[in-house]
Amino acid sequence: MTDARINLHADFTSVIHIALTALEASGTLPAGLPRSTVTCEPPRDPSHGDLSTNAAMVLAKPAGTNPRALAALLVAELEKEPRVVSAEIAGPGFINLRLTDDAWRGELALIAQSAADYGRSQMGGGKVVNVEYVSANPTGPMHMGHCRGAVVGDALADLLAYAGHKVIKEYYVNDAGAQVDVLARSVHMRYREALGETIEIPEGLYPGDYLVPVGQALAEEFGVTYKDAPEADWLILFRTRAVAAMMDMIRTDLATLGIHHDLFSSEAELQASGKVDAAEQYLRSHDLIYDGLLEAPKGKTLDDWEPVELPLFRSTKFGDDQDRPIKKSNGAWTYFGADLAYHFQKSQNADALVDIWGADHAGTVKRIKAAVAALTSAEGGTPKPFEVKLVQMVQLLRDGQPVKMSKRAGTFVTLSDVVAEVGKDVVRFTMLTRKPDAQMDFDFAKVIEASKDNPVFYVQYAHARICRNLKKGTDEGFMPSAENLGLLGEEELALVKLAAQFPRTVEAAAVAREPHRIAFFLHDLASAFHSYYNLGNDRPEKRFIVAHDSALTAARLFLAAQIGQVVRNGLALLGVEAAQEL
RNA sequence: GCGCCCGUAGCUCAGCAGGAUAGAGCACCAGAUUCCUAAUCUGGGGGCCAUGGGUUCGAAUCCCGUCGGGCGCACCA
Repeated sequence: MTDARINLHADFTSVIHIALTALEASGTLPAGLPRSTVTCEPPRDPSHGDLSTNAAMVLAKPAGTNPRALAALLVAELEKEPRVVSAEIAGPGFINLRLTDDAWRGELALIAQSAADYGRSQMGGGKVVNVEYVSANPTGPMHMGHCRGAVVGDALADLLAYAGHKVIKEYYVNDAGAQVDVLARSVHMRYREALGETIEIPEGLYPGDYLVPVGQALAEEFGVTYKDAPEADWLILFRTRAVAAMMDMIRTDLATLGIHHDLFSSEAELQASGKVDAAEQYLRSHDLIYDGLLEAPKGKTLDDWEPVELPLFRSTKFGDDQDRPIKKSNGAWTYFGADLAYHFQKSQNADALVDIWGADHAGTVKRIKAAVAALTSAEGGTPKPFEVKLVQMVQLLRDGQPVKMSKRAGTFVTLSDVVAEVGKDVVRFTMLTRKPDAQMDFDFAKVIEASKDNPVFYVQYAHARICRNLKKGTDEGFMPSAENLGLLGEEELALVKLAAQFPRTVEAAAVAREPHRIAFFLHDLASAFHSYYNLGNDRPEKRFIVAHDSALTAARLFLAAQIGQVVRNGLALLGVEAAQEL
């Protein structure tokens, strides 16, 4: 097993910890120095060395000495590590480590041995994380407003799984609110239309053509039965059929992006099962729900506002601005009331919860966090870990002009149109090459025109180049081999050093819940590869295939294969194809 | 009025839970192909990291104020 070494950087962090412990044990340093602030990471400037630690600087004060004196002590310890060639003190007290070339060659062999698992981490310890994302209302096809959260959520879920969690990908189907009644009425119009009536979709209903086939199917199945029937006769039936049709459409749309959820949870079923009542009773028994007067909304003046008594959840106890109603005055559950129970249900089947929401729902974060905290710690203990990750708005532009989207007006840009136009890989990579908590522009004209310049092709091209070279090598009788990795020099090992940061990048990205870091890492790795590759233009001895030197060629092809492996692993994490050729 | 997010090159964005002279792509200028589809590479110009304070050995990064942009502030979903 090589798992103890699977992350070189973590491994050397422990080497530093051991050195500190040795100095404490010998009485050279006072015992009990903190370790948490000690880092071990590659320096920005590679000329400083392979790894750098701030240990001397952050521990000088607690150790009662100065950074450079402490660094000198640590250097003496660190030089005992066989993989360390040199340990030097630099600047205000950095310790820069250089590792032996063999250590890096070993890392290269480790990539080959681990293959698709290189970078996989045990960090998550098998803890179950529920990631809920998309959860778009089932009232129409996916549009570009949903796209970013969908991609980010999916990539995050995969990232967490790769980092050692058990992940549940979940979609919450909001099939219980007023919007699905509107949907049902809209479908009823289409149903009448399918029966030959000339219709005009009234203001307030969904006018989209996508409901036409739903109406036709109902017309075929039920004929004129519900044509002139009162709404009460058909509403539930039509709603059920319409939601099912919308969810089929949404699943199809998501599939074009390579997104597949493990679990679709229905709000209507949740309510019907009595779980919402149970959650209410539970919170009431802990005095976290009471009947009280709802405050008027702040910052707005509503003409028809009247105070009304409703069952309120004490979210102010957990930092919210006001207590929130769980039921409406007509007795129906509010969205929040059902959502509260829904999160309770999720928390019972997972060790941690992550929700991916659009920034337009930011205002409800506090209350739902309050609800989870209340439900999972009402009887003591620590609340279940729960994060809401907000994905900022995507400003859609066409030739620099904002595109306004409205589902009710039927003016929206569908996800499937965009995917059909620029491709899944471009859409995914574009959404993942920026951090989620900043707004972004998505200009169709630019993305479509510039799709050739999209960074995703840059990364894929590196992979394709590697594949073609390996194939060419094979055709000419050269096989990649780890036999003579000693022939790889500084320029080749520089590539290995960069690739070796992949496991560390995976862990950091998982902890920060930032899949975009993988995308940037891949771009850097591809860039280093392309640079190296072009060395061969002027210096034929730097090519992967050096016809007269089969041992060197075998080692170089081995290097190429492993760089390709890391690129493949990274792209797989992002759900982007690693094409063999472009 | 209140809450959350953002402000880094002309443009689009990174900056790894504070670290060593601030990075990439696009655009602009000048160059480079007998392993490989140049979908690539090399070099150049271009920044008071919005702004004012604070914290400390050290701040683009953390804290507070100000300015600017976005989102939200229903028994909606």
